[in-house]
Amino acid sequence: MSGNDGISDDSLESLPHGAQIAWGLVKPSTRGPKGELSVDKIVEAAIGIADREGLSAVSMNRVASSLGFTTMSLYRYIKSKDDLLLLMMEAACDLPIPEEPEGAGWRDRLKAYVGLCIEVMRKHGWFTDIPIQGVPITPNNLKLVDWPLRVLRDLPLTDYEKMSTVLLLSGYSRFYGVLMRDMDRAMSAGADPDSFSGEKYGAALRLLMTPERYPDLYPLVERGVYTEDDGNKDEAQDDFSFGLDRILDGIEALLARRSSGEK
Amino acid sequence: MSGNDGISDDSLESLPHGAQIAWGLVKPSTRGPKGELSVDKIVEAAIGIADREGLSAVSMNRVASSLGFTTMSLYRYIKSKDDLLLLMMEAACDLPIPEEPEGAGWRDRLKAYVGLCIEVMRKHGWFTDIPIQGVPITPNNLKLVDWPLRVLRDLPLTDYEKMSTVLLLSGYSRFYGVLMRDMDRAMSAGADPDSFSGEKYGAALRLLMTPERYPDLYPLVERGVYTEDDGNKDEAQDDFSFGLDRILDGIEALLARRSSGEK
DNA sequence: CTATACTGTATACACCATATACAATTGTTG
DNA sequence: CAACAATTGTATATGGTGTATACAGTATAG
Repeated sequence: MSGNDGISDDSLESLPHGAQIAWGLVKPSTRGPKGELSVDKIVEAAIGIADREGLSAVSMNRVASSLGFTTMSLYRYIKSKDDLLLLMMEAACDLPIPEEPEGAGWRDRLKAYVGLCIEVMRKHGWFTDIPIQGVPITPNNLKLVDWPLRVLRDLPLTDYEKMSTVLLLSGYSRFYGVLMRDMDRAMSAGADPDSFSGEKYGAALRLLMTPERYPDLYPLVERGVYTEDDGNKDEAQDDFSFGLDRILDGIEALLARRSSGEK
Repeated sequence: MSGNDGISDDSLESLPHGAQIAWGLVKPSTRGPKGELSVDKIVEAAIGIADREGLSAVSMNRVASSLGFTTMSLYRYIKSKDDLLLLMMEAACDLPIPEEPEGAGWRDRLKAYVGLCIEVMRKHGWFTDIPIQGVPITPNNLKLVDWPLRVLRDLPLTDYEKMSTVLLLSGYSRFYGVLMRDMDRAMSAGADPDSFSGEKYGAALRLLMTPERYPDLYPLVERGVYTEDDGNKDEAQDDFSFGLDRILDGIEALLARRSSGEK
């Protein structure tokens, strides 16, 4: 564990060790051999493996040996695998938050926010495989909360409403990231040797679903809307815009009501 | 494996074994000893453990021995743990879908839908811990897609838009379920012996966050909005309504635009 | 120089999902 | 009825996981 934690306040100790590292609270010590490894190298290696082979390929053993070290060496830098996962997310959130084009309206700026979140998940398919443990508590992650709040700053919303809005948007991003991940996986599974079609279960569902039991879903499945036979990613892109536009419309409607004095 | 799968079509074989069970495609065989165990008992036991001790406590060994059998006996009924998880979700989705009060408007009916989804997750804290593998393919789960589609039936939306809307709403439910789960866990962690306060990281964050780096988040944290010091669940309930109301407002705005001929 | 604190390693443990082989049990078929 | 075949529950074994612990080597502080 590189160095005595240079922590003054007790409450800082309560943070997960990974978060302490991310905040730079763990200062390196002078004594002893200087480590050949480092938290950064470990996290980088882990992300590389996850990018290439998925999160399930990330084991302490795998990460360590990819760096030419033994499994247990990692524990000199990181307290647990959970901490490693936390740091992987934090690293993936190290984004260049764009300077605000002050001319742009809040709608486009929020769209840019969601777009960037989704891009993170597209780049790192493993991102949504890491279960959320709670509210963001690491620096880069918190920047991704601060940013949309900045967009909302001058809108007539209460603190809680602003927070809820950010939550709604980031939740939507994550949700959409999960969708994209699933589609990607279904597609690469479809590219597997003996798989004949892009759609996996569409045919089976068409056999099983009856119009009596599923009166309203049945027609959509019949028309291939549900299973996306075409493997048409553009449609998915439309889905993305559709949902986000609804959310933004909803916010806009509230603002309109507010400024017209109603409610 | 209870019985020769009585499956006619090949495409049905491609379904995960858990889904085949859920659809009743696996018929019991006559030969051999009749099993003392059953898929239902196994799933019920697994759910019981997950309800009481969380999903991580659900291991094949744990489930089996809670029923008085050996680990491997489960594999006579279920092909893999993934199948068990699938069946757990499917069982949790076995809900009484309310008869439609035809008088109610689509807004309230969609609200009821989201409310029921959320209730499932409140009842089963483990629900959101099971990673989504793709689109729903089991009977009860599909009923939870059919239902909201029924609400949307007569609204002027395309197939894809309806599907997107349902996706948006169920995504929101799930997202909110995750939030609730996190809050519950933070709260029960706060109830732990040496933990002094209900909020876990609020104090630490107040120390770490500077107004320079987080100009717009900082004030909210300062006012306790971010970490919900009060442990006030009512506020969260408001968050819930707030986000959902925005989504519904957004749909309503689209419908209004549609029926006014615009766009 | 000595004590101390750190590094990387080797070993060990408990747990996990699951493949396989086997004895016991039952229904079907000759 | 007897022989067969299918199915059940079990015991055992394999290769994986995260991580606790003890240890030898090394660099710095006093």
